Amino acid sequence: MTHRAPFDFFTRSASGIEPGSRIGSQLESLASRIDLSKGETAPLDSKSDRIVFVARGATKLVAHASAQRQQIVAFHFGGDIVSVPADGLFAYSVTALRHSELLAFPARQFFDQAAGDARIARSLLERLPIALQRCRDRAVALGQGSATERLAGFLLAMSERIGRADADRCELDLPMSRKEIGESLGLTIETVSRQFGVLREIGLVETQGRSKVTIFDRQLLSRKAGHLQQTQKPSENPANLISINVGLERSA
Amino acid sequence: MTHRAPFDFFTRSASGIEPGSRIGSQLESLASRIDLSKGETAPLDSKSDRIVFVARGATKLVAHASAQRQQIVAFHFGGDIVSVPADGLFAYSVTALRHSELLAFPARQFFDQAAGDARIARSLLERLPIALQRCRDRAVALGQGSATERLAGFLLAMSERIGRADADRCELDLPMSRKEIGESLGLTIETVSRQFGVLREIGLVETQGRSKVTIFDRQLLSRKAGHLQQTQKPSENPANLISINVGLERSA
DNA sequence: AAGCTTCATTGACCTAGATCAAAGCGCCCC
DNA sequence: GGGGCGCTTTGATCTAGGTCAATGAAGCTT
Repeated sequence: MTHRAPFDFFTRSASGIEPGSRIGSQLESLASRIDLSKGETAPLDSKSDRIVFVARGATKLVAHASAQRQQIVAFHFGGDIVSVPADGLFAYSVTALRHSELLAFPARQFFDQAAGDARIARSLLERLPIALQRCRDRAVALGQGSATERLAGFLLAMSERIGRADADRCELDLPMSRKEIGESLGLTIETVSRQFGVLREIGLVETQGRSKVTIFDRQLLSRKAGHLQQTQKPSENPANLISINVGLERSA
Repeated sequence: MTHRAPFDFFTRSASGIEPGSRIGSQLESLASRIDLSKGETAPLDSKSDRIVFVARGATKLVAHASAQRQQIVAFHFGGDIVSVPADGLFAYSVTALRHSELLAFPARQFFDQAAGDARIARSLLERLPIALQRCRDRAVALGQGSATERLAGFLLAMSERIGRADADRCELDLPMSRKEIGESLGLTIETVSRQFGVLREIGLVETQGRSKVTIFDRQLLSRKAGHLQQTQKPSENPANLISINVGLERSA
């Protein structure tokens, strides 16, 4: 694919673009195109919720608590849908990590329209819970993961989204700086760097230049990230244990 | 209200139950009722995503990384909708903090149905982004908030959901233990306790017994939580947004 | 209402990661 | 392809919060 028509991405699926299926004209009239070059922030009205489609590029969703304190809440790439809330406890903004094309909608109207179109509604109902789960997984990592676990988890997540798997190794070209990695993991830039060092010394990853990362063992990295290891016997699964033993566990 | 018909809560608003407005029979046939007493975990199939309605009671959504490591991802109360993912990076489970009634659906089928019903779709499209934002706000707190900030933020959030505002003070009856508060904030039980002590000494809150908390100055608490200070209070009760006024309610 | 179990508080210490400071290096530009 | 700037790495302390340990309330149960 060389060039993409403005609204096609909405119906993009993992397997490719659905030809001929575009956003309805009702929705199209709500959209505003935004073209951002690296480092630019989308000029969104912070007084109302927005739904933003990242047509191409890479962006970060940043929560600002104050001028000094900000946290990257999520990274988004071409094809992603971002729900950008109006100012609440924190102020949110979308900034491009590299040149990006966005399509922004006022959330209210967008949902009003979407609710009436089963196809679009279904697509959103598919995507929103995924975003929610990603956010939860991040919250778990931030809540109780060590620095190493956080970085390992970050690299895994990135490898799944923008990695090029090549036999047993996976190559990554990170569009974000160490500072941005730190801001997304709740770590300082120094700690991020040190943890890269740790993973490098174990022989788990290799870095070349500022943005290139090669992952050698996803499985081990997943263990280092403190993630559930799925290969185990199903009876080991904590959730299974719980549901079976309901009513018994408190006596233990 | 003494007794509630099984499916009414879907259209429940803060002001009461909407009579005659029930889930469609298609959806109704997908539902499974779950009645949990305090401490019990919902027996959900961890192999597929679920959508769970908390009809009444209070629950915690727990992410399990391993038997020893778990984090509470969210608390839910009567009227809430919970998206419970299948096992991924972590295993998720829903446990009752007190006696609770739930209605669980297989997510896929539920969304298939919901997408075709504009009213339900609209309701979900209203709620999911709210859940997402709550999760993000939590992620920010976990990522870069101090212990005091986290507890302050927690108390604020709880006061908005289950607090009884009474003049300038707000009374809370927390259904969760210090341990659970800690697990949700990524802190130890001791630190939670110490931070309660800090807030108490400042004169910001008062505690009586294990669960009763009185908040004296929400504004100051919000500042202590590291939240953006706004001139006006933006949030209405999300439960109000559900039923009749879909598409209109937020103009207030 | 006494006693017991569980939960919460308080105190003393100890690590992981922040902070402060100084090189080192990649990358871009001319 | 050399120079310079800004990112990154590395090193030396400092500290918030975790850990370990003991005491004190709450609220069950009988």
